Amino acid sequence: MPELPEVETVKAGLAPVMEGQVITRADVNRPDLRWPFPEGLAARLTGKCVNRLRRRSKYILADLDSGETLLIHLGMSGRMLISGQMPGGFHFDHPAPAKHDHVVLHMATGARITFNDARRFGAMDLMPTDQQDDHWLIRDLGPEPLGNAFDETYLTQRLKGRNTPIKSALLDQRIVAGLGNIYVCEVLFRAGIHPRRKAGQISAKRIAGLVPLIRDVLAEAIAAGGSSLRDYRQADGELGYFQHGFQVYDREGAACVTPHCEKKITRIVQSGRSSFFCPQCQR
DNA sequence: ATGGGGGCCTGCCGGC
DNA sequence: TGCCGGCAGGCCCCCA
Repeated sequence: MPELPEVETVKAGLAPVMEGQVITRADVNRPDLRWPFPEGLAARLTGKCVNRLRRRSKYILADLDSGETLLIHLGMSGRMLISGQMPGGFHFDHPAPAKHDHVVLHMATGARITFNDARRFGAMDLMPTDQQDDHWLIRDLGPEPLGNAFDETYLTQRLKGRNTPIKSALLDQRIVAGLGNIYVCEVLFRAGIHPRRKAGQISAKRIAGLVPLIRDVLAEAIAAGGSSLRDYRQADGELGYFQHGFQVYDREGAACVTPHCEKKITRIVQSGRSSFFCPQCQR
């Protein structure tokens, strides 16, 4: 599920339930997800107020009034399920304790946030808020694609001379942070660039053209997710979404959406991951 | 340094 | 119906 737009949507859904609220209890049901949880995770969350929720790349960051920041990563299958009493007075019955409910945060308001992650590729960690840029998962991330630091000059510079396929380059979080397989496929379709094309071999003009396309695709996806946030349940990241708008992703064998293009969407495997593209429109 | 592949886990889906 | 292989939106690590 989670690339940048999904994480942004989840963060937006969590904000009204968590921001400014105290965590009265944390149930930590196993010692680890992808990596061991930090020492004393439950105790370090208990009684702390969540000052602010933020997003960096695909990470959700919760600044606590203890001076620590909780880092949450959803991995491939992680979901944040909200239940219990909502600030607005709504109430969602607690779903039956489900398999893979690894961490439950109980808020003073009566709301509960459950981190559920079947594949356990997700992560949680704690770090001093004032040293978050040094955290090993954050440290090497490239610029936010929707931020000012990500522009034509930057991307051209970073891709110059690179022998790697453009698909791999855009998935490289050190170059730009937050894109995943789906949105890279969509971006390359809009840009008319073949996913196997070597990054350093693409003209500066076409590279520059990628920047606004990346922004557009992400912004549209966020808008689609955000607009679906009619209630808090959708903070679990399951509903809404851009998926109806995919032009190539998961459309192998389907007709290319380009008017008058007769080709079908093709799937290839690059670095063990599926790339979907139109062999006619993308060169 | 750079690029490619393996591995981590579980669940689901399609084919037989 | 059951079994099996293939596949999944991420990320780190190792090797050439």
